[in-house]
Amino acid sequence: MPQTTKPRYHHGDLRNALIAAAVRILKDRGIAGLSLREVAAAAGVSHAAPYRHFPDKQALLNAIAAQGHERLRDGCRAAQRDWPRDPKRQWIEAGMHYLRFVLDNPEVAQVMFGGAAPNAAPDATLEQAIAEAVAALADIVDNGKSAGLYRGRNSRDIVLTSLSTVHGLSLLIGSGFAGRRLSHGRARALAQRIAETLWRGLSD
Amino acid sequence: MPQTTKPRYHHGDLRNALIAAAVRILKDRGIAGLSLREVAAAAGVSHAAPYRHFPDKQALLNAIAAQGHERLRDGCRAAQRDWPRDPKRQWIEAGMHYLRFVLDNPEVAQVMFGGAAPNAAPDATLEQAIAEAVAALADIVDNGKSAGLYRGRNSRDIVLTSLSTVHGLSLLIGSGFAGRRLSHGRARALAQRIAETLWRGLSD
DNA sequence: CACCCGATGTTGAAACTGTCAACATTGAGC
DNA sequence: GCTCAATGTTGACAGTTTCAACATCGGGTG
Repeated sequence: MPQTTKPRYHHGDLRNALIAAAVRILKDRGIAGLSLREVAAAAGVSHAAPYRHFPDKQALLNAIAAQGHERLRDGCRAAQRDWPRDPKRQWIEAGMHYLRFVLDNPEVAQVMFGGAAPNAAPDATLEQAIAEAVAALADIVDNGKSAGLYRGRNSRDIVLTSLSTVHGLSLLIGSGFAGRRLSHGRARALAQRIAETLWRGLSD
Repeated sequence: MPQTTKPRYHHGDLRNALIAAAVRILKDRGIAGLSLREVAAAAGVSHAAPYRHFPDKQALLNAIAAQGHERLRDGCRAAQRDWPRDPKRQWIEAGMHYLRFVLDNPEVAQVMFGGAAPNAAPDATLEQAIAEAVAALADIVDNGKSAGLYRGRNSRDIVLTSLSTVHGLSLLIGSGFAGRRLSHGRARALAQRIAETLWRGLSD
């Protein structure tokens, strides 16, 4: 029986393989220990091969970040699909998905949020991914407004208020600020209580 | 007239000089462009001198982060001092200080929040600085509870809710997520509206 | 007062990293 | 069947963190 995968000179889907390898390394070596050379090795190619797919290391990190934002966007859309007649529940579940994602993928979250240098060169696909995630949340808020909730309040303010709170809570917990490592369950319970408090404030 | 400062073999206060130099470089080259060698050069010492004061590069970054948290703590204390009889105002102003700090020092904020790897080795003095900042906010909340505000709510929850919101809002704005660079003034106005909304939620 | 030793700073080097230029190999379309 | 653009490789350069071995100083001890 011949070998199952004979090594080809051209990988076939190296770009995605590199992203996947990078995420894998990220998860157990942390962002400080992530080198392009190791990523290349993990994907089974030579140390400079990544440069055929990414202009530099930051571009690979941006791709990872974009993928993360897509998942946040999908979380919003799923919440909208799963509770079609309950805008409050959509709002809650979207936030819960956000929290879960950050807690399950703290290193990816770090690349998504901490990684972005304040004056980093803009990356078109990353910015679009971010815009789509925000738009998905805005949709949920608009559902609520159509249903008569949040009365007398600017939609954009509602989006930013909601986003600030989940974002802050997730990062706080995810980076261990909120008192040495909450359990997953306690974090969710805390998030529920905070959500109810904020909801009351948003409901006039 | 002899030279004003003759070069001494021993610097005298190199540790603080290194921190100051690092912050200066951080502010115009960004975190990616911050190398220990350049910090050392900026402080006028040889490339390995920093290792007599910091076990590694991360330790220097931790020192910068700790300094940042001290300033957040001081902001809370100042708010408490400046409006001794108005716990709501203390709460608002502490948050505004937080926002201002992050907007004025985005690179330092990045070191404080984005920099901390999820499983980084714990640094005692950094952790204490964080704890003190959180405690200062907790004091303000306790003032409010003594005055009969926030009735029927867990103090810790109030702290975390407040902190989540400022933290999230500051990082969102500071990293340009909230729609391409709000002006300083608009950011403050937005923060005011969000604070009022959250306050309503917290006031039963 | 002289000395001496621990703290502080320097030099030099090892190992690793991002990035580029020059070259090799391939497969898809004419 | 050929060619050429896309993709991968090799080798090198400059810059990084970090360490070990050495140099220099200043404050406490005899």
